[in-house]
Amino acid sequence: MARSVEFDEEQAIQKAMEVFWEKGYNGASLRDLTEAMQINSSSLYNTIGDKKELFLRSVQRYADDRRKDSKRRLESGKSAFDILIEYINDAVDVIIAKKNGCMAVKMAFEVGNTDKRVADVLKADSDFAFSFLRDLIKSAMKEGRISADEEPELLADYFNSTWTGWYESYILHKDGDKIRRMAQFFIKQISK
Amino acid sequence: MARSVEFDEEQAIQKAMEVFWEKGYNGASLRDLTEAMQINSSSLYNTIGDKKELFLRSVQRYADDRRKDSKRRLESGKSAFDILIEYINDAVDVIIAKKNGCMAVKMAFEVGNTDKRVADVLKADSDFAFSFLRDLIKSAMKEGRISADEEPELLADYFNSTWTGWYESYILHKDGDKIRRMAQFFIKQISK
DNA sequence: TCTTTTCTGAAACAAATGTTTCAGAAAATT
DNA sequence: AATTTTCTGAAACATTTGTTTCAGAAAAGA
Repeated sequence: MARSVEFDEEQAIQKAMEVFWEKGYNGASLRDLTEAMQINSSSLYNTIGDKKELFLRSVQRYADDRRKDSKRRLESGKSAFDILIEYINDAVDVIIAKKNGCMAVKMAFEVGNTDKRVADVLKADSDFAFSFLRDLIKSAMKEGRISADEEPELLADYFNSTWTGWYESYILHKDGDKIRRMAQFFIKQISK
Repeated sequence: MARSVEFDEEQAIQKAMEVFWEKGYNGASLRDLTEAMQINSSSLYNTIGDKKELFLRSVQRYADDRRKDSKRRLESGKSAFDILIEYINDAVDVIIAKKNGCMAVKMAFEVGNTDKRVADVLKADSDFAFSFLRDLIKSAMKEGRISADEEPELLADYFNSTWTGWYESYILHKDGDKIRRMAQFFIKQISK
C-alpha cells in the first residue's frame, strides 16, 4: 500500500481558521493560509479541497468549538441563572481580550449574503445558541431568577443578538468599560 | 486653459459606495468599481486616488448621509420620544428591506481592526449617533416618556449597539417578524 | 482659430491570486 | 527488500488584481 498523509488535518484547519478569523475570507490569500498551516498547496488540494472548502471547514470548526463550550457549561452543575450570567460575562471578556472578536459575527457580515453553504453553517450555529439560551432562560424562570413576563424564545433571540453590537462597539471605541456597563445593564434588566 | 473633468464625482462616489456596500472592501475589484462608476481607471486615479482613498470617500459619504438623516429627524418637530420610536422602526425597516443592511456595521467588522483611517470615520459616525441618541433620550426623559433611572449616556450606547445584532439575525434567519418582535420588546423596555 | 492644458480610453504593467502539474520522496504492504 | 501507491515540494499555470502609461480627444482661453 501507500504512504499516508503527513500533516495533522485538524491542526491545519485550526490554523486556517485563525487566518480567516483575522483577515476575513477575501482578505486571506492561499499563501497566507498554507504558510500558517505549514503545508503545501498541493497537499491542501489533495485532502481538504479548494479555498471555499477550507473556509467552510474552518467555520464549521468554529461552530463545533462553540457547541462543545456550551455543553461544558450545561454540565457545570451550576444553576441556570448562574450559567447565563457567566455566559454573558465570558462573552464580554472575549470581546475585550480577543483581538478579533467573534468569528461567526464577522463572517456573517462578510459572506452571509453571498455564500449559501457558509450561511447555513452560521445559521445552524445561531440556532444552536438559541436553543441553548432558551432552555437556560426557561430554567432560570423556574428558579425565579428571571421575570417570566416575556416568552423565553423572544428573550433568547434578544440575548443572542445583543453581543453582536458590543463587538462592534469595542472594535470602534476600544472601550472595555463601556462594554461592561452595557452588560451590567443588560443583566439588571433581565434579572428579577 | 484646459479641459475640465467630465464625470460627476459625487455621483461616481455614490456608485462606488454601492459596490463596496454589496461586496465589501476586499470583495470589490477595481474593475467592479470603475464599471459601476462608468469611468476609466485613469480618471479615477487622476481625481479621487487609489482604491483605499475611494473606499474612504465612500464610507465618508455614507456617514454624511446618516448625519443629514439625523438632522432631518430633529427638525421634524415631533416629540423626542416619537423621534426615537420612529428611528427604531425605520432601522427595522432598513434591516428588512435593504438587501445589504447597514454599511457602517459591515465595514466595521471587515476592516475596523486593520484600516485606521476608515476606523476613524466609523468611530466619528458612531460618536455622532451617540450624541444624537443621548440628547433625544434626555429630552424624552424630560417629557416623562422614558424612565430616568438610567443615565442617558448608557442608554444611548445601548441603543446604538442594539441594531447591530438585529442586522446579523436578519442576515442569517431572514425573519422579519423576529426583528419586529425584538424591536417591540426593546421599545417596551425603555418606555415608561 | 489656434494654442495650451488636461482629461479620457485602451492597453499594458508587474505583482498577486487561486489552482494544477509532476518528478521524486516516503511509507505501507508483500 | 522489493513493489506499489500516495503524498509532498517546488515550480508553473492562467487569471485577476491594483496601478500606470501614453497618444489622442476635448475643452477653455488667447
